[in-house]
Amino acid sequence: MSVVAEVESEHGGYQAPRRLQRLPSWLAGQVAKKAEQLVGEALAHDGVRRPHFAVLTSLAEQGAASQAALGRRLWIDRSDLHAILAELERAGLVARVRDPADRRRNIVTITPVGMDALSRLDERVESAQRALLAPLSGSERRELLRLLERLAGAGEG
Amino acid sequence: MSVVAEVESEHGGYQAPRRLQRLPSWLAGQVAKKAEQLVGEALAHDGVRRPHFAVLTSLAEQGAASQAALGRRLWIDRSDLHAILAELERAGLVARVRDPADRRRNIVTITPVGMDALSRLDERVESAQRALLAPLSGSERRELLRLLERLAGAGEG
DNA sequence: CCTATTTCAGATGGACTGAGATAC
DNA sequence: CGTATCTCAGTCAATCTGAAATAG
Repeated sequence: MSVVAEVESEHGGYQAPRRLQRLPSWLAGQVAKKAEQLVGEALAHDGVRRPHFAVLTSLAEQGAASQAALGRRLWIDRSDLHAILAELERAGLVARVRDPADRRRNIVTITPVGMDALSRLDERVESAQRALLAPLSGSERRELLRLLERLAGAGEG
Repeated sequence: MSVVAEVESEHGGYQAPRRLQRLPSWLAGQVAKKAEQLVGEALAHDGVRRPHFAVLTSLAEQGAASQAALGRRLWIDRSDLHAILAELERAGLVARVRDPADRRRNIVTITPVGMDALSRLDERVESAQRALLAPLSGSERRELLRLLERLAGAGEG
């Protein structure tokens, strides 16, 4: 049997190299992947994905908008947004009507049913955040949030 | 003209809803995306992508391994790893030889040329880390690293 | 016989591009 | 005429699945 394989079979856990594990970029990716999975599972219970949640959140907090404006607010591609809105509309969570003042535009609004769904989703997402941050104390969570906001906010208008 | 559009055109910057911007999962995703871009650009100067860098790092730090073992160390799919190694081998950065003790296996080693390339890549990646963490002080960087390690490490064997 | 490894071919969902139709 | 919006078709890299060939 091979020497290479033997060394590895002696301990069950396969570990990424320490050089990688200490890279901030790598760690950020790991945490983001974990977060994505937790939030994804939370939203999947109601049959939506993250872009759908982002759209509902934006409509509830920032008000109605045209599709193009929504896409710019959330950095969602016009083409992807089209598919997302079609799904949300089919489920009755948003409504699209031609803007009478500019008939190129669809004005997208969140429906009462959409508001109800959003409050359920909000709870699920909040619970996913708690699961993600479970290893940290309250003050550590606040500190992490502060640092991440600084990094995420840098380099933008 | 539409009321909806008019409000938005008054200020140039389109902003995601605050509810999203305060979600730890969302912030982690933003930071990870920024990190991915910075590291991706750094590696692209030498014509490699992140999985190639991970493979070279693992071989240098953890020694030679079969393809299957490499895949388990780095959580890279067997099929994707095959393509990555073919590219690295074509560039002369790694070598693959049949394990005489277990002829199902390819033992992958990093070549001297690969070691040279890795040290260049290491510098570029390190510079990308500095760019990512630029908004933070030294103690803040250490604190962020500590918190991310805690979150990334939780829930693993 | 059953399992492990490497390899290949193809499926799948996400991010993006180009272009047409309509409207300003 | 040029530009903006919505829509559709299709590309592209990344991720993953299934299965064949070989070896243990």
